Amino acid sequence: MPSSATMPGSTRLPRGFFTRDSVTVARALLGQRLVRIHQGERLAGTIVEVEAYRGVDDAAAHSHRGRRTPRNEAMYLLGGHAYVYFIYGIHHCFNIVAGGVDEPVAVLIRALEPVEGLAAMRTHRGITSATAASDRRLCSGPGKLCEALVIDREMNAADLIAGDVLFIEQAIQRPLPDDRIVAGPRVGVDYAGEWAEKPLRFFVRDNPHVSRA
DNA sequence: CCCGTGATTTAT
DNA sequence: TAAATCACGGGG
Repeated sequence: MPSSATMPGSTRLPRGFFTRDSVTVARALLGQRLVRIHQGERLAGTIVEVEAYRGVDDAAAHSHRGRRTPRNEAMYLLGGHAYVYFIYGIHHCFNIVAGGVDEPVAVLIRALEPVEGLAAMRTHRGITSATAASDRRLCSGPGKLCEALVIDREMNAADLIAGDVLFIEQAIQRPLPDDRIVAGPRVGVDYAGEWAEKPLRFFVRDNPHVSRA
């Protein structure tokens, strides 16, 4: 009999999915389902927007030039772990580590299309209305989705393959075709010189749940 | 457009 | 020990 963490017919993405380069993992994550088990309930959404961070060469990455501090230590774990940090005094950001051990690359999850547990998500976000328009804003940003799914620093370094509270389920069998993915510059990294302009942000074309068009 | 917010990092 | 910085979001 299935536990609350496992739906009939669902498959969790395996380790090998994540131990690839961060751009490949980022694109392959679009269309897959992020699941958070909170107080026995499934809070889940389809991943519709991501950003790849490319490690020591990437001026926008926390691991730029091999920086390794208590905050970003989780980036150095094996692919398939969580890297969660606190930013701007208010928000959390959830990343999925890619690559191998000591290869500090990651994918920032920027937006979800909510599919399960919407009532709880609205409560967590302090949103009372349940219109299509307001549900579009439920998880349309890295800080918003962390608030909706109750992802905070307790989740930092969590193993998304072995853990029971946070994981990725396979919702589609193959990566979305290129013509359904839009690539562009990453958000909020203007300080990173030429790296700020590289097309390392990816989102599902015409999906209304992305953080911005 | 502007600005709160506080942990983390970096500079003295 | 102090200052600067910041993978954001909400309100004009």
